[in-house]
Amino acid sequence: MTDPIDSTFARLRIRVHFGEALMLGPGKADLLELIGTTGSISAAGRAMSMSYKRAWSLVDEMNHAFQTPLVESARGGPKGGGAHLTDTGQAVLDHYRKLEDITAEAGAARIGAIRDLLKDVSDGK
Amino acid sequence: MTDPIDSTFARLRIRVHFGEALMLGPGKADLLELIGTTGSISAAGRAMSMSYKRAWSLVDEMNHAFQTPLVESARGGPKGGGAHLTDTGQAVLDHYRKLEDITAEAGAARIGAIRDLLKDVSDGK
DNA sequence: TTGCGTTATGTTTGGTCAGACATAACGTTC
DNA sequence: GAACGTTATGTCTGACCAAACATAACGCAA
Repeated sequence: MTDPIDSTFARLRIRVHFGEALMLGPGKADLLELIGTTGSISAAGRAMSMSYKRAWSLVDEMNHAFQTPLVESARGGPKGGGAHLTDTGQAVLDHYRKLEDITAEAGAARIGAIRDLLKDVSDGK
Repeated sequence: MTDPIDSTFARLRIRVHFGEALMLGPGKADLLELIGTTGSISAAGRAMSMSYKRAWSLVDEMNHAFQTPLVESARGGPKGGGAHLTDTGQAVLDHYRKLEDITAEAGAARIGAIRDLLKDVSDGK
């Protein structure tokens, strides 16, 4: 809403394809992060308005693609269960976030160059 | 080209969101490139097994988003018509390809770090 | 031992987006 | 002026993927 025109306007989204094994993008990264903060797959899913089923399937996909699971989960218990990031999970998330930062910085000039060729969007509003 | 082993395995795909105005990704870039080489929207579409309708709509979207059209087209004529990249179109394509190179290089280490955590897929070969 | 909120998994329904199909206009060449 | 291959545009259909719905297991707390 109250964003300045430039900074949030051009946004680079990245997705890494590891052959057929896995593709890692913003969705899985956000999910991992939310599982870390909420301690629950379902809570993470709700936070990004994603169905539990889909959230779980993404977690399952990631867990099977890596040597070590990224998310450990437990059923039952006082709060019914829960999930948390493993060290590997945290490492993958950190790497991905850094990757976002690095690529955004490296590409800023080229993105700006393309942006300058676009129609001016800030005039009407 | 003469990339080390992992480069073909882990592939970084980028997509730039310019607010609501436009998003520019591999599909549109490839389409631009093929229009440049084939001189035809329909031929470019066929080359990437994309329907003419879709190819045209992507071109139309890009043409409207930029100050200057990226693709100029003509109907009729000896070969029925055709299309070609404008200077702006070539510039945008060049910027995008460079962006791909720059981000891939900048992110190589982090991508490699994630890749190393994946299950070993290269054992078969 | 009942209740709770979660993980875990199958089945069905539905909305959306892309492709298929149809048609027209166009302008040079023969 | 007939033919051709392309641009340009509308409509319709279908396949796919995600959400919705349903159900079970689990383990601690009270």
